[in-house]
Amino acid sequence: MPELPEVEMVARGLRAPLTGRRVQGLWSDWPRVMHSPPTEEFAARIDGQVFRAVSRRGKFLLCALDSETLIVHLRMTGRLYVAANEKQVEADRWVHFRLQLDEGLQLRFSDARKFGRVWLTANPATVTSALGPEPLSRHFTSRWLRKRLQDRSRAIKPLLLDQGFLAGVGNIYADEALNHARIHPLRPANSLGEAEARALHRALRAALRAGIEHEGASINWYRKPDGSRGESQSHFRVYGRNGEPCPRCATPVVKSVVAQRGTHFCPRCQPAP
DNA sequence: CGGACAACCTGGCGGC
DNA sequence: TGCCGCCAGGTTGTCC
Repeated sequence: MPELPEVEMVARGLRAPLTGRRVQGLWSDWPRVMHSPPTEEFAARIDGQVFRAVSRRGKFLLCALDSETLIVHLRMTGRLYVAANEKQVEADRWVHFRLQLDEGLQLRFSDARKFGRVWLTANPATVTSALGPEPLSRHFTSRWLRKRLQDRSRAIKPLLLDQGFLAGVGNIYADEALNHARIHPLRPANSLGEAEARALHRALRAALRAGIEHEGASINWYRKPDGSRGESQSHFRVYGRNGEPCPRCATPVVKSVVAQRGTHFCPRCQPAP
């Protein structure tokens, strides 16, 4: 669950249960999950600190402690959540990093593929400084995008996936935004006209905002007491809809490979360059 | 600069 | 049921 909207929902969900909790110990059975510092130092430095705030930058989760920040990147399969001691321990065999908290709680990092990483640093900027702007902030303007596209010959989709260009966009939302803006994923960035750049700017923000809203919706469903899943169909326009009709023109959505990533688009609305 | 590809890891799924 | 190959929402390093 790891693009900007999903990470944002994790940050929001952790804020209440985590804020004010004190760390009382660290456990891990996969030392590589700690990018830095190494296990022993990590454990010594984090012990006794209290969580003060939870935020997000790109796809990074930032958990501010008294004097340092715990940073988490979920990568492909990471999940970060607070749970009561012991409970669900057997149910989640993919927890490779855990912080013991006060009040009988634990912060667990579960990650089947072991791609995710955690950092502990007094200066979070050392981890996040290379990131581009936040797509939902006011710094990300249509004008900024247009200007930055001008000096890039790269295909637009891999450019959108470049976290140094723009923070937080991943494979799903890149496809969604490009379809909405009617731009083929292989179009050179500097070939986009002014109107297209404006459409892309709007589409990116709309897709990410919609993603956040639907995450909220799915969380509400998840809490339904009867356990029913509601209609769990995706809200995506093209992602995962290979062969299904484009929402705008009904032409079947095509799935191809662009920049080594599965890529969905409408061959009619998004004509090849 | 940019594209291609291998690595890092494991689980789920479709096909036979 | 069992095995096999392929796919996966991410990132980084190397090579051309």
